[in-house]
Amino acid sequence: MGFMSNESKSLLGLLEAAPIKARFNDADIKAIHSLQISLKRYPPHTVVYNQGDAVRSVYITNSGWGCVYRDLPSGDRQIMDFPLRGDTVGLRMPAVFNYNTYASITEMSVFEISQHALNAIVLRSPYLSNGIMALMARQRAFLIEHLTNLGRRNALVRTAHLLLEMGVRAKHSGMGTEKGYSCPLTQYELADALGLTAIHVNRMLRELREQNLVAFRYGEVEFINRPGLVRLANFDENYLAMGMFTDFK
Amino acid sequence: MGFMSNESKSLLGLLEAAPIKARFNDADIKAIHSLQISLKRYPPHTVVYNQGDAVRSVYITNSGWGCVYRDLPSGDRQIMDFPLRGDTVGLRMPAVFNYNTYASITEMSVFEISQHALNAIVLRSPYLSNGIMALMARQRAFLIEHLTNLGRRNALVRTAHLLLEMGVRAKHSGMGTEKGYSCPLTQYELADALGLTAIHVNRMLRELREQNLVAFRYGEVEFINRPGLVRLANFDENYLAMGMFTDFK
DNA sequence: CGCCTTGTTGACAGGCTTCAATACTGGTGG
DNA sequence: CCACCAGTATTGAAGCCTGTCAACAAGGCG
Repeated sequence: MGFMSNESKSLLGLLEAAPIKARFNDADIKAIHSLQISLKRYPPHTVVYNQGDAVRSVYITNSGWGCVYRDLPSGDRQIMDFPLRGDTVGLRMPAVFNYNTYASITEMSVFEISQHALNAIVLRSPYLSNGIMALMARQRAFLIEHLTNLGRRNALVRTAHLLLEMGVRAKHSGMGTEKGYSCPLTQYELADALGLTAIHVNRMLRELREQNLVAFRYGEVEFINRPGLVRLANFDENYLAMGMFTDFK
Repeated sequence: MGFMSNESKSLLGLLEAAPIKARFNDADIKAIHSLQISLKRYPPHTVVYNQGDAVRSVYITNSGWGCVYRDLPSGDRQIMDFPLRGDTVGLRMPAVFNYNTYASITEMSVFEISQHALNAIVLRSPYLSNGIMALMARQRAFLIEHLTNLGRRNALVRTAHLLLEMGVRAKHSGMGTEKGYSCPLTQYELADALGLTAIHVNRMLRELREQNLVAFRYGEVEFINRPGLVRLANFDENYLAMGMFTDFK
């Protein structure tokens, strides 16, 4: 309850609040207000942009859960990430089609920044453009961690690691605590992110529950023995740190 | 032979040559010349920056093969990518330690662009800064493809896909043809990139050879039946396309 | 209430790893 | 020039981890 209400009405509000917590001067604020930015809302399980579209915008998630994935001809898909509040999606790549899809999982609202507006940011506010680059670098850190997860950790550890990661990110976004968080993901969605089958994810969740480490049931992740889980997954949450806007000065 | 000689003496030269092929006006060229950039050379198997270092530079590979990887406490490692000529490495993330290592595999030369110089680029040449962002977006496309590879393709297809990808990238960089390319990677390095053991990589290479698809021996990748290999791996090389500098205008 | 999605469990098969042993290759020094 | 050595490549056998197939339960929404 109330988690979805964690939402800002303007991009400025989003950037100034958790998890980004930027501090702007008047010039920055003026620059932001001059930008052509729209707040868009999506119902659950709706596509924002599709594999093959020529995307010319960057999105900053405002509220809700989404996912970025790649569909394969075989019918399988690989989920790259579950962006939450403050996460950027959709780096542009001119004259090249996008090779991933961005869709909502829950109700979701995002700020869409057009290519044109992004160029304007670069010109008008180096501080702002640095900040956006930092946000993008953070998304890259997620990708690297997910790659490591798939390549070099077994199913149990991999599952534990993702539950921990999303827990920290949810907490950063004001949607959870050390004890746990609401997680709308199905076991199929977890499987598509973890490179496993939903059946095996189910087994791993049971195992984690039976070892009294973490329980994921009824849309709630409950950390029972978080230190033990961190140890099992060799989880180091520093990679999730937000490269603060203010650190650029 | 001669492959390593595919090398530029200045960043301008690198950006104007294959695979980037940027076209600059006088102002851009002036901007580049004003930047504090150094060309660095590394012997084989030398670390450029290490996991845990506070990296404040961006690197653009000039010649040779390198690799970006993450070491795990278990002793395993996951290789994220093998950057070649024209590939960028090391997105900055202020006040956050780096969670990957960048090392050479062969002799390697790279242009190091300091944080300070990068900020200067953003201010002085929107065209240049757009171009660098495009290069970074391209690296992200590689990560996404590698994630898909690990998550949703079996060992044989995965191996085939990587051989094809590096082939196209080598060709873009002027180091190979449709027929094949020189590849200095050991089976251990391939394994660390593919999330497999070197032993299994060996078996998969044999399988690909016995199916008369591709032969990787003695440091040379030889495409025997490239269309067949492309079909097996469901390889679509468009994700490797260079978002041309010139497409930004 | 009934349907459809999601979750759960068991048995079995198969892919990949592990362990172990041997051959090859390129560089080094006698 | 050849012997040696360390790193790399190759192969076999056995076992575990994860996928596949199948069936049923539970939960949510009309």
